[in-house]
Amino acid sequence: MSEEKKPNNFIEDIIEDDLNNGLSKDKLRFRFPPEPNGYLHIGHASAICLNFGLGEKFNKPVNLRFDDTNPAKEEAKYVDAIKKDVQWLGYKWDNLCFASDYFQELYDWAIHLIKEGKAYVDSQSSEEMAAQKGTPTEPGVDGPYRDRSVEENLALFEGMKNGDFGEGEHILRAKIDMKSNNMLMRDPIMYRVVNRDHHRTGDTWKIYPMYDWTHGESDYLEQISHSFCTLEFKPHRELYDWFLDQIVDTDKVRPKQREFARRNISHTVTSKRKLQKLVEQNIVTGWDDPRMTTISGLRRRGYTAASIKNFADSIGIGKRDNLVDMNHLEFHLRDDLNKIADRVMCVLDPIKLVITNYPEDQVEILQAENSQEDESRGFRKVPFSREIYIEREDYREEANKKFFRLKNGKEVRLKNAYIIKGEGCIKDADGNITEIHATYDPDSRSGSGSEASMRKIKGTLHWVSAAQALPVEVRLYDRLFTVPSPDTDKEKDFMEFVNPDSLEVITAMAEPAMKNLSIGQTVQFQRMGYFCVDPDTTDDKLVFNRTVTLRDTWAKVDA
RNA sequence: UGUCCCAUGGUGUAAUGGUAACACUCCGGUUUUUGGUACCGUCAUUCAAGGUUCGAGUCCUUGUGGGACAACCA
Repeated sequence: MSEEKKPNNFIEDIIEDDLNNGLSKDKLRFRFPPEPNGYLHIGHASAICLNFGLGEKFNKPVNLRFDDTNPAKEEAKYVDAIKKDVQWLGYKWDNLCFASDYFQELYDWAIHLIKEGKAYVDSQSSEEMAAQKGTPTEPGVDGPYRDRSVEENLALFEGMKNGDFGEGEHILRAKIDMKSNNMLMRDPIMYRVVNRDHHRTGDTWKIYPMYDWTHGESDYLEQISHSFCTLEFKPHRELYDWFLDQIVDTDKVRPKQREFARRNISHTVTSKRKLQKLVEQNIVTGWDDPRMTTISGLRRRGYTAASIKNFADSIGIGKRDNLVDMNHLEFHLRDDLNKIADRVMCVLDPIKLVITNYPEDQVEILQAENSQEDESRGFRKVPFSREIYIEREDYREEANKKFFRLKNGKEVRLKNAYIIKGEGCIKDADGNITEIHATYDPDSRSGSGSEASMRKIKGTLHWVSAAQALPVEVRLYDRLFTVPSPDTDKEKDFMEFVNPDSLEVITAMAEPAMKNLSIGQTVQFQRMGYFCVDPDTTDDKLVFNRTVTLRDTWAKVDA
């Protein structure tokens, strides 16, 4: 066995460089820092796999930290949902942390900055401050409160903390450089007054720290060695470092922020705000609608954690803009499901087929394997009789030789059963086929070992015995958007690209053994795709989600 | 009329100055009681122009194209 070494990505290069430059390996520590203001999506999954993957690669701890500094948007239910999603992906965090745990420390450090003359209370309106801030191409100017005395700043900040002021009256700003090329360095806001209860600290605090003031200091408090975030935070790095400079102790690990490109997946949106709009406008039934690319939606759809991890791993990590084709994700999904899903028969678009030379009241119990490749997965019993259902599209009165399925005068094999020959069909007044007639070769039973059963027949169909068929609801999903990149159009809003046919609900005919499936279980409907049992299932009705179709080369030939 | 980031097949990544590699997709083929799976094969001289070098996808310069930055959001 040759030990094929997977090449490093640039993130791993950064870490190994640091290790080579004197960072002790036992100081390595990472974190995944979501804001609990919504559900995690496939984009977060990439970040989770990156950070926790690093933890696994270097065998070092990873914290799950909630960046909960804005009580106006955050809720405890999101904390629970995020924890569930991370666990479902198969990762274990070292410490469960909250930025809100550091409010006191952050406050004390802010006092320190005020005393150093590096922070001040500004009492202007946000409009006035915005006007002074300049633009990316024009420098800002100093505001009138910039040179308040330390005593006055201390008193005002204390008042803010005590709830003496309303929202918007005063804020605390870092005193850096209003002329900096970097807008974020133009005296960024550190604290604002928010009169809202926090999901963890209740009404203890009237002031809340901003992201920039919180993030690096939280990394430092947790002694995170490497703090990875997406590219749009690149301009924040200078501020991250400036804030760290104010408080860092040289004996401790100084966290390093580095940025990677977020992953964009075709035919979907990966933005909490946009996903929320789909929920609000009832385009989908909720955050866990199987069409949603939230982790909870993918889970309900039947995606496996392994498929998501393998996907994240295979697309790697980079710094350039990207649009990863959904095919990549579906490849890894099929790859995993192919290994773990038992095979069954279910007819999605049933039409009755009568085997005219089969005894009227006879029912045979046939054996069907659960896996073509792996006999150890066992067998199940499938009833066979004179009247069965097959897929409507599997029969044509006449067809060219590329059509391997049932046609008049030609033979096909019924999976795990007999070889039949098309004899004709019955049509209604409009010419629609209502019933197909066929004859069977009694010596051709699958597994009988007879010469007839061994015959090479090009086509094999799945089927279900009509009398024993189990009607089930099947939800067929298609892409949520009709274009690969719905949210990059300059003129049109992404909502204009919503696919109106992303859901089709049908009643299908399943083999009776399927009534024993449990919620969440995935099976392969042979020749049709992978399907999982939805939680909407009741004692009376089984509900399936189509997780993904099989690859279908016939669809291309036929088109 | 600023600062910063990015540029390798249709897609995503690799090549760490020395033969452009891997996966997906597409197309073609072999096997198959799933038109599935598995297996095999075809598909790029690296945005452009200069420069450094024995040698450049990689380093330098200048273009070109794309992106980020002006929330009391994260």
